[in-house]
Amino acid sequence: MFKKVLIAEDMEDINKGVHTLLKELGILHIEQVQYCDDAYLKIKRAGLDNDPFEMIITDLSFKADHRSQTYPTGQALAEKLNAEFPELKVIVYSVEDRLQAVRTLFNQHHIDAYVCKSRSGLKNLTKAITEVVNGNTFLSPEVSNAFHSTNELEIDDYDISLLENLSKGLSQEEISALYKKVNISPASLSSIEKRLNKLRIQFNANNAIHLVAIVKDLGLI
Amino acid sequence: MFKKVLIAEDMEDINKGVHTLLKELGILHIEQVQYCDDAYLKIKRAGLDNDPFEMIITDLSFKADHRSQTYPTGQALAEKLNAEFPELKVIVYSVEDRLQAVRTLFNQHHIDAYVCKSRSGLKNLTKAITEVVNGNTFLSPEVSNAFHSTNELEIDDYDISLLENLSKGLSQEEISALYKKVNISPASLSSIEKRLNKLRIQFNANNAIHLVAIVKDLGLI
DNA sequence: ACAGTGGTTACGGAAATCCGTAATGTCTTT
DNA sequence: AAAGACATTACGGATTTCCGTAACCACTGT
Repeated sequence: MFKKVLIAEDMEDINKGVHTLLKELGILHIEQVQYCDDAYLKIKRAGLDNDPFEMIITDLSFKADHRSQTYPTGQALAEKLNAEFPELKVIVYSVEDRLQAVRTLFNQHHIDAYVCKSRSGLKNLTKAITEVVNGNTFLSPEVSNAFHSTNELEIDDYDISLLENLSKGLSQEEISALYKKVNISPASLSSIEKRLNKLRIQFNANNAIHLVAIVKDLGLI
Repeated sequence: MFKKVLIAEDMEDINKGVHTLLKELGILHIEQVQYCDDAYLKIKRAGLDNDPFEMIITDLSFKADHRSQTYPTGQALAEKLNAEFPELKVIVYSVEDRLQAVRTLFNQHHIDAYVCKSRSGLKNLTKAITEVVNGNTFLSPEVSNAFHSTNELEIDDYDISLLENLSKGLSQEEISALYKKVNISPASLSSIEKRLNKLRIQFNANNAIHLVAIVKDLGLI
């Protein structure tokens, strides 16, 4: 089990709940912060002191208040931590269940676990911690279909960009021209058509209108 | 002419351009901010000091940065200002040309003018100011059809049904066939096309995809 | 080196859309 | 009954999307 863990969570009650859980798991040194910026500073400091944190459990959304923050969200924090402290284990503990966000966190920012706050949130969090201790990753069942669900739902940023531009009213040809101008790689009309066709199949959409309606409902864009 | 005016605009160059224009119009006391929150604070302060601003010229979209904001957009700011300082004149100066947004600003938040940033943006802004000085309202020609066009903002159940079927992936021909079967009156493909065209114009949509995206955002479907 | 794989691009035809014009129908007004 | 206003429908052509096929290129591996 880990010895030194940090909790970043703005809601005091939840913060306290997680703290209790960690104590029950036998973690000796637990610190808590209510701002992402404070989390970063504490981790930085601990690194300089040669007594680094082994793991952080962080929320995604922190309500904004008077204090302006360099890292306003857990996502921003995760990105920074992955770049600067790649060995630090990161567990995200959030109500968010947007699959694309989860995918980005795993693929881009290499977090180790994603746990949804829900009825059985703490139970899943326990599972997540034991998995991460053993060097594995963990994904809450609520969002498990973000990856190994039925289909290989590989929706990357390019796809999102495509869908966003479509929903903004650009024709496929206009998107092609735009991508050529700003040097986004598959830029040909043909490639865009092909990619959209793939997305239509993945989302069971009859046509582009249907596709955009679906992904808007899913919150992907 | 007004004596004391505030400019809220995050792009420094534009901010400066508007400032110059106001000086040319003979406005003596001009202040500038790059965040909506600062605008609110300045207006609040001036009110408490019994030297209130007479007018604010504000953008709609402010790019987000590290500073967390209570009023992230000009829309949020306008709403607050209308509630707290109803006598303050508000001119919105934005690239946005979404008619529904303009309508909301006028009807809900009672702004005094809406000017589109465009080739002739500053010219229209001048007009807007003189109109507002005289107690009138002003609307950029680009969005003038938000109101005193036919102003047939009559979106009826038929329109909604059309948009819903579109978003469910039916082609216009399929919708036509469906309406013929269940005896919904304008059922011909031609009528459906015409109606959708009217909706596209009303919502400033480039195509059907764009239209569905817009009305989904508006919560119409 | 050579086949195999996967990603990008090109092309062409069918289908659907976009958009203007015009014909038909329906209802009201006089 | 005639005329006018307005909604519905019909039609034609330009554009766009949809979809299959295929060429081209980079990269991989026994």
